[in-house]
Amino acid sequence: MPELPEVETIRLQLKKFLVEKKITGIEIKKSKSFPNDSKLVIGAKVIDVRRFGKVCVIDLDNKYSLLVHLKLTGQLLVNGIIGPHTRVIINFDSDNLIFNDLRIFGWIKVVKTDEAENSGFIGKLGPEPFRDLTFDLFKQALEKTTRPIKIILMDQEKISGVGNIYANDALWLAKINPKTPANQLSNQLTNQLFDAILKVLKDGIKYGGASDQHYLKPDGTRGEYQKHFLVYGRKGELCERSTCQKEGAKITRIAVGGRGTFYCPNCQK
DNA sequence: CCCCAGCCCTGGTCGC
DNA sequence: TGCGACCAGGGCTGGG
Repeated sequence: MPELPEVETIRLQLKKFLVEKKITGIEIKKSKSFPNDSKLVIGAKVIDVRRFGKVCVIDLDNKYSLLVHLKLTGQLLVNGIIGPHTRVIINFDSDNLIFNDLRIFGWIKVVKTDEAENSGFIGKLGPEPFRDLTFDLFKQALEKTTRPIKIILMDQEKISGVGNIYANDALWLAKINPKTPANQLSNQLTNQLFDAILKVLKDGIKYGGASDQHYLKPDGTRGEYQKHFLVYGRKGELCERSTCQKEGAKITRIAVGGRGTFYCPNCQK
């Protein structure tokens, strides 16, 4: 599922492939995937590609932008192959951009560029890691609530861009139990968690995202972060910490807030 | 305001 | 072999 590292990887490739390219036509196969009037952007040229949390913003030279949210199963492929899950095809002079989305949760919306940052939930997003998330802001987000820390990490209004994969891995790295009430974390653990979030997101970007299930980069290649998962998706495997290995401690899967949660009960107390 | 349950979707998996 | 039930989950909505 595309989270900050995946969407950032997509952004960098789209910027390379699409800037200066002109939209010549849009074919909408599912209106739910592209609910606005495509005429608003036909003939416009791409000038920039930005990212807010998990949303990709493609800015055009006619004061409009395309917002893309891939949700769980969305893919943006440059010159990809049209398949059974292709929902939208954006044609450029000599290339096309294919939006595949098996579960039809994702969308592409047309907004005015100067309203993009405030449109819909982008305006409600919390501080962005690597941009404006500071330790003090992070601490403030945690101290107001007794909800489980994992829920808070994934709450886009608290911190933007962190989803299930990176929340699980960050909590393991910081040795924190996912169910710990957010306001009960000590200053030291809060510090460890802050560093851990930045570390796993950075690794995610370094490996081009996690191609665990559907995610592909726009050039059609797979990311590599799934080969470096710390706990995510590793139910039943031995925890990587040497002390846990000696004791045979295994990664467990539980539900927190209804979401699949992976952790080591031995080192994440 | 805060929080939670239910909803949207479809392919894969499991039990009978 | 086939069929139905169930599950995955980001963000939205409605209710307490």
